[in-house]
Amino acid sequence: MAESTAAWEPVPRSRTFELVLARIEEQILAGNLGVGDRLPPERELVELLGVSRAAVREALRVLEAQGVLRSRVGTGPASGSVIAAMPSEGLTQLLRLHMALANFPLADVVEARATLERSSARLAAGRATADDLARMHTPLARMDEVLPREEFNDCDTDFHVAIAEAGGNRLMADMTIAVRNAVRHTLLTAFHKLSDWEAVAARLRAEHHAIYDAIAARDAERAGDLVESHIRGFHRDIVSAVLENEEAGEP
Amino acid sequence: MAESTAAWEPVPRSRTFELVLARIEEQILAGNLGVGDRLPPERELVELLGVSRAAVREALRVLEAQGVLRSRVGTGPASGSVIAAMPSEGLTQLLRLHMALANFPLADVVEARATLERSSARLAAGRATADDLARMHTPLARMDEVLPREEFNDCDTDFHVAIAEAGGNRLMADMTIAVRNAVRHTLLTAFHKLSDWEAVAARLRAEHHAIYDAIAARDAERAGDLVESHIRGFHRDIVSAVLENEEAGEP
DNA sequence: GCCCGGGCTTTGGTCTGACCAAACAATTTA
DNA sequence: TAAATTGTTTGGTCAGACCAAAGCCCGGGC
Repeated sequence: MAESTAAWEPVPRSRTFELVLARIEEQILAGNLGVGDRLPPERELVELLGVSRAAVREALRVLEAQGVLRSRVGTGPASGSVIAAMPSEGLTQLLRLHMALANFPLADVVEARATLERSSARLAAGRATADDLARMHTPLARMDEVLPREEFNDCDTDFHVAIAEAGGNRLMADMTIAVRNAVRHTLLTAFHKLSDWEAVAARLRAEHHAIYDAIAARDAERAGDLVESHIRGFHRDIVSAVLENEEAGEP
Repeated sequence: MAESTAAWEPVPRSRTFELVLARIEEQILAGNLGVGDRLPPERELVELLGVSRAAVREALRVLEAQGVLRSRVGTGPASGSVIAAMPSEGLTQLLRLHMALANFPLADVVEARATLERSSARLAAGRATADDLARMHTPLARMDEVLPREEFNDCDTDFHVAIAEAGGNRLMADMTIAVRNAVRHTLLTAFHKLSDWEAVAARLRAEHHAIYDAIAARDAERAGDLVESHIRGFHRDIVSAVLENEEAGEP
């Protein structure tokens, strides 16, 4: 197995906050800490682990960024560091930056959206409750009105999110939400640059309604196909056309 | 639009480190900071932003956790805080914890894997280079030997990762890697509990070879179907059977 | 002139100890 | 009883110090 001698990164000796992080993760992985549970106060962790408060706080910041933790001052039941479950926030933030760093070309994101949302739509068609359908219908109805483009964009997002959540798969829903949020700004920019906005809006409305109908009719195949072509077609015909002359958006 | 009065979380007044984070993100989103660029030294950021070093460091920790930053001590060209691009590390870590928190039931993860990897396989079949195929074949060949289960599991991961990367879509590849890594421990546990390990290994080998052949033959449909049924079947027949009597794994 | 070694500088990593402010609880007061 | 006050807990912030790793630079020796 004599691999090339390169790529022998020196073992980065663990920093203190990483050790703290490891201890807390242990507790989570072992099941000793679940959603809703509270961590000991920072000052107490300092004693327990024998490190400085700064180290503890850096570890907590990381967990918070991952959507695993939520910190509040004060004394009440909602105070302190509480284990939470907000994966989509963390995911969204992470994807946003990496997309800005051009690690993820728009084409890749479109592909990912198409894949994830196609699957979500199929799941949704199979198991959406009346309640789920209502949640999908609300933004749909609002988009039928004349709206500012920003609001239209938000409703568009809400509609797709509702589908993902109706699928009943939190992981896929969260990834869908994160990816959709990550392109939110890009889409909004595209919306604002369109010359005949109303025509585009009309097309989107029609496609959304068709998707909704397919899901309501429990036609998984059709729902999946419609969503996929909706996403691909939209980006191909509209976004790329609008953005083709630019590199970076406005600063 | 008179929504219910609840859910009016008080705006959490931004904490200092969040402001620092925002400033750095601005630079990234505006394109002033790209991969490879260096941030000013911590002490300099302290002056520039007028905050304490602790606040700066907490912000940097967050970026580091997201795989956007890499910090090293010293003076050389690789020292300081450098913008990096390691999305899969951050994603993996994030998913790992949230899976442990049971936010993501195993069934959801399986569904996500099936969806993502099916799509990756189709992409790979369409564009895999000879080099990509070689990277897929290496772990495949190693799995044909008699290996410790842990190593077998690693090769299994490598094989699936190679497919994802051959697809040429970094976002989907990173999500695939993260999800696969997140279940690494679960799978390993299952492997160790199997009674007739060799039979299972044989089955996995055969399925892997079939997938490889389909991709090499550029048969996207077949590759996608095989991967999907490989993942679903494996979990249905093996993992769930092994884990059915348990709640939490060993601590 | 070239190489090598020791010291200097830069930079992140860590700790200490202090004070602030929010949120709530307990107590006193009208 | 109800309102106002005080106190306690807890995270948020800061200042300042010291450590250790990694290069860089300069001088001495070959």
